[in-house]
Amino acid sequence: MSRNPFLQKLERAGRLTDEEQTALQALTLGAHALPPRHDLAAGEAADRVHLVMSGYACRYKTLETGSRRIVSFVLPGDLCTLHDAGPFGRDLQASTLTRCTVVEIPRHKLVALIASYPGIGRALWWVTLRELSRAREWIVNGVRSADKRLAHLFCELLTCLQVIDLADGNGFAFPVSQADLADAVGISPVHLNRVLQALRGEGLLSWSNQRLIIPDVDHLKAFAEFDPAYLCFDGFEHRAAIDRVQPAPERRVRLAAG
Amino acid sequence: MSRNPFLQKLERAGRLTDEEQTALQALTLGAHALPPRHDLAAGEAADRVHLVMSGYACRYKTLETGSRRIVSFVLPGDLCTLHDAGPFGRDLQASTLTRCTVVEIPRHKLVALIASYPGIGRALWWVTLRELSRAREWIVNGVRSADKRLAHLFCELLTCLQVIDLADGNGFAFPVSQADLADAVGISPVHLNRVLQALRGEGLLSWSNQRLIIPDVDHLKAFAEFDPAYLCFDGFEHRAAIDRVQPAPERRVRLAAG
DNA sequence: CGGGCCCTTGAGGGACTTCAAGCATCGTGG
DNA sequence: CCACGATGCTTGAAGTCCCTCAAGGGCCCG
Repeated sequence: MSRNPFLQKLERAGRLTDEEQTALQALTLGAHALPPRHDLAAGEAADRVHLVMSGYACRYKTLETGSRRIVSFVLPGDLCTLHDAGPFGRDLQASTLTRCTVVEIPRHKLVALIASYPGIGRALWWVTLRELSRAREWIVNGVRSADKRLAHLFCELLTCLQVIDLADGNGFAFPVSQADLADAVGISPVHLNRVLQALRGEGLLSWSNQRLIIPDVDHLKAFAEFDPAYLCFDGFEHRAAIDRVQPAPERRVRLAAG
Repeated sequence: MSRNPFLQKLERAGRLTDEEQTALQALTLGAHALPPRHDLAAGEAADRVHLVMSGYACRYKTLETGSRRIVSFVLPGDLCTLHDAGPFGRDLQASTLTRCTVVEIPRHKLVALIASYPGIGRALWWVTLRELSRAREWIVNGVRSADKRLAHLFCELLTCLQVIDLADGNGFAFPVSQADLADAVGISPVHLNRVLQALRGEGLLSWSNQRLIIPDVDHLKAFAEFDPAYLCFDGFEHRAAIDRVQPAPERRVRLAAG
């Protein structure tokens, strides 16, 4: 694979020194494969953070009815059970959806890195903000009709996967079952199937051989009312923003003396 | 004698030194009143952060259909347009729902505090994590039936308001219109009204004179499938959690869900 | 060949929406 | 003082979206 997806994303979240990059790179060694439907046990292994290097995983919650709601996908380069374990997301679970390769990082290692390298802490904080923004977009998505909701989700996936070179201009590998996808969209598997066929019928997408293809991306984005602004991947603006939030570590800001 | 809600919440997010508390307290001066439906303009005033000291506000997004989806409430003590402005949430808007008192804090002031006091940065980061956790719970809530969804939202509000002493054991002031509430629940105003009547009919709550009363909180929580774990307000556990981020030998384990 | 797993299709029902109208409350101005 | 519009709550009725239940079929693997 081209570059390390973990580093690729973190670099988008803030400048990293060579030293920081080396330290992060060292974390990504020792990946092992996990089968589909394998639990990334949040409660059980709270001393370890999971870094997904390939494959699709998800965070989800199980309702009393037994049904499952996926609240976010975990893509290559994403950390899982960092804050999800611990105090936050005690109620959240996580598991693989497809075959994944995962690195289990001892929590204390990551904590040490955050403490030692300001750029790493800043970048991880940024990642958290991006997840918040994405979660809110999912809330908004919840009031759209099922077809737009599904289309929106595909647009989001396409954009996020392009950032880590796992999608080309109009498609990506997507070996996820319809049932799992339905849990992510928040509709029944039966209805997901029908919506899928409608979108296929409109020529908005095709999905076969575990590969999703979007013939006309702009068309689908327009249909889904998709604006990638909330993903904060685009361009240079994030640099200015980081500077605004946290000035460079060298310059220590003096508090207004009067 | 009620304390400053901003400090009250931040203290739950992490220990603050006296110096840090004093610095934060200084931020909260100069609140001015805003009428209902007043825009907390994110794009326009990106150089200022809004701190709501009283009243209800919200973050929302307007869809192409013209309908509005509220993605989170902004309660007293909450910051708004901190990350919402800037790169994240360019697409998000914010406005007051009721009459509010708001402090407009120059962004650079807050940035300076974060840079100078580690405890403040840590606490604000914690706040972000709590919002992420809450956003995900809203996603989950989206698949529940409308009556449970509404009940769940009231449970959340009750719990959050209790933390800042704005709710007693079973009720709180809630001068929000049904139309606004519908946008937060994600259903039509008409259906919200009917659901509300159903809940009233069941004796699960009453709502008059802009005051919401929940006669049997445990009953409503059970009905709504509400587990406050995701809010991370409860008790001492947050200390253990913070210690975990800064590693500590002893860990607390949550034994029973209430 | 049999048993999973997944996708597909049909049919009926329930949840929620939209449109539309009828009231109540309240501040404002005649 | 009452008329008045504005705003918000309530109710009815028709229709749509989506759900559940149920069954059939393709494919892989033992």
